[in-house]
Amino acid sequence: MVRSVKTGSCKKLPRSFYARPTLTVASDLLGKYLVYHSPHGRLSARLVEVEAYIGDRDPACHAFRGRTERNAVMFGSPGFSYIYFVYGMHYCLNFVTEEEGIAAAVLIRAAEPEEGVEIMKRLSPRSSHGDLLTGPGRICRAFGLTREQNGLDLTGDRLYVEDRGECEIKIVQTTRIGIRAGNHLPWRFYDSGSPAVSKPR
DNA sequence: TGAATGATGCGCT
DNA sequence: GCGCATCATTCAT
Repeated sequence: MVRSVKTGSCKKLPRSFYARPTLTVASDLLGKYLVYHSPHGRLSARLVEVEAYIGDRDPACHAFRGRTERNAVMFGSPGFSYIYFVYGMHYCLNFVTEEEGIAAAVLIRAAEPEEGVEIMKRLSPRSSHGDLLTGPGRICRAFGLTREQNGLDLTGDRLYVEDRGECEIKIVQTTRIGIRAGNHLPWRFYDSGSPAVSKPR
């Protein structure tokens, strides 16, 4: 009998993964690996902190007040990237969830660098080694993600999430960070074993 | 056409 | 811990 090896279980998450309730997708993303084939080389990181934003129920969601040119991607098919610009200097990476027509997404807040660490350091020279991917803005900078990568298909070959098999993590659910409206909703999930999660503001 | 605002990070104190 | 940098997007004149 042949046993498959752990490393053989690297598989790209299919669109059906994203086409589920946003809170489920958010918590399931923890411990998975974000992979980006950047122009500089292959980058990857283990996801340890995410937040859910759900259009019709959530005043903090960009799509709460209806569809605009900027947030259009969130209303489309699940399994696409939604990247937007904030505060005049930062980009944030989201994954679109739920079926087409329902505006919702998961914000990627923190991760632990895996492959391509030297490239990440080069792209964000001001970050110390341990803080390369701690914060939504830092992730985009270290990965070289800008609005040009908005609307990428996460089932394509450039940007996607990998399941690398079993891993034991302790998931904690709390309220979200850095927003005013809807800040009582416990829609933030993180891996309590990771030093990379955001500290209380 | 203009002004307010924000899902942040950084440097300075 | 506080305040600023900095600009796309949005909504109101």
